Amino acid sequence: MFALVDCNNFFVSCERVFRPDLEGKAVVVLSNNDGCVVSRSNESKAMGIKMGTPFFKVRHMVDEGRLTAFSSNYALYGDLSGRVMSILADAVPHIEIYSIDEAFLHLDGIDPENVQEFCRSLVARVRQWVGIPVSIGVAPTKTLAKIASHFAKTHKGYRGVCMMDTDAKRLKALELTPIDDVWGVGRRLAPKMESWGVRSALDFVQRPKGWVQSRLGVNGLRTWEELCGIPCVEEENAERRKSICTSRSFADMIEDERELELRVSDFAAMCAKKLRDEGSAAYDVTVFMYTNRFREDLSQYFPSVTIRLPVAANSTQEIVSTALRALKTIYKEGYQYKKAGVTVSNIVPQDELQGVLFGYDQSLRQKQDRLSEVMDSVNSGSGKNLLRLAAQREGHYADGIRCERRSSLYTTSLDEIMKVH
DNA sequence: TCTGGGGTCCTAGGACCC
DNA sequence: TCTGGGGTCCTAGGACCC
Repeated sequence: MFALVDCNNFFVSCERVFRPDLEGKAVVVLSNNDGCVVSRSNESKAMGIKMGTPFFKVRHMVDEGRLTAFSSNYALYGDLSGRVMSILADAVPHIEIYSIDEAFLHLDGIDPENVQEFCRSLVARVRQWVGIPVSIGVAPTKTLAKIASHFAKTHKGYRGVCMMDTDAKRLKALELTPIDDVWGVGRRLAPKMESWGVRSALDFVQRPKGWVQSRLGVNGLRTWEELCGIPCVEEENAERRKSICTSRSFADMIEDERELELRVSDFAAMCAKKLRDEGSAAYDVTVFMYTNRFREDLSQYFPSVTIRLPVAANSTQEIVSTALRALKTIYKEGYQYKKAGVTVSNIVPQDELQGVLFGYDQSLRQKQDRLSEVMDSVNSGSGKNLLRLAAQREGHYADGIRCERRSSLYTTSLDEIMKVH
């Protein structure tokens, strides 16, 4: 059996840990730039606020005092997530951390008679030790555990834990679950399902295997088998990410090439830092830009280009200079850019590069690596982003990003640094 | 005025090989 | 009239997730 532990309304719950006065009130957390709603309390859901709603459409509720809105505070959420996950990890033989607010627990070795009680105690422990409310769904497959946790979350009677441990419960749950609530059925598939007369998860599992395979391929088949109780969603090998991306929307649109160069070099520097942090290096550097797709009155342009390096790199200088070369090839005047980003991919372990360097200017390489190391060590102390390349912006990439409603960095030492500033 | 960021996997089609 | 067959690898685009 798998247990899916899911933090309820995670970002909102994080804010409430330090603002208990907001318990029972309508609260939302906004995306970067205070752009749109990405987390909602039950009260704000009940007010009809949908996931992804642009903030300007609900701002009047804030002005009227009916709603509290926070800018996102990822340092806080990441920290609290780590605390929740470490409690869970200590309790079971194996845990798969699936996202910032979700984890699958493997329950091997836990007496089946006691699973429900065990999960209830986990819910209580996380609530008491971290202050975050969680729901747990227990089922024979991950897709079913997702469904069970949804029941645990939406029906008070479960007291935080929903067990799907018999076939009768499974079928009942499938009957009550709309097909588009199923993990793996997204916004494209949902209308197709509808057109085939598949409304509930039960409708879906009642279709023959061949029918599913021919229409939906291996992905659909996997979902179908999981819903039938046959586990087939494997653990992702999370040891080394396959791509690393740093991108942001801008508070205002940018047309000037020099200004874009500053932003893109910051994104590239962030990517290089993330690579070094996990001991990786990348062969491919991609730069992309978007104009504002909501401005139908302006001409649109969504360019992207990838440069492959002869040898995988992770130094700030090489990733930044490559990204700037890439930018030069796609930048066109006369467009108002709203977003840009850098992705590094084709990632390999840093230490596999020895020997590949044959024929390369190894001393230049070594100098760059040494400089990146020094930058890391200076920048990791209190002088965040103190050392940077001349191509990078003065200040920090977060400058020029709106976050007017950010809560304090309650749990991280950066709080002190910010005060000094 | 104002619309997020970061990932993964699958598939179809083209290039290339013998 | 008539123009092979089979395989691999790579890439772009699409779909999904949180």
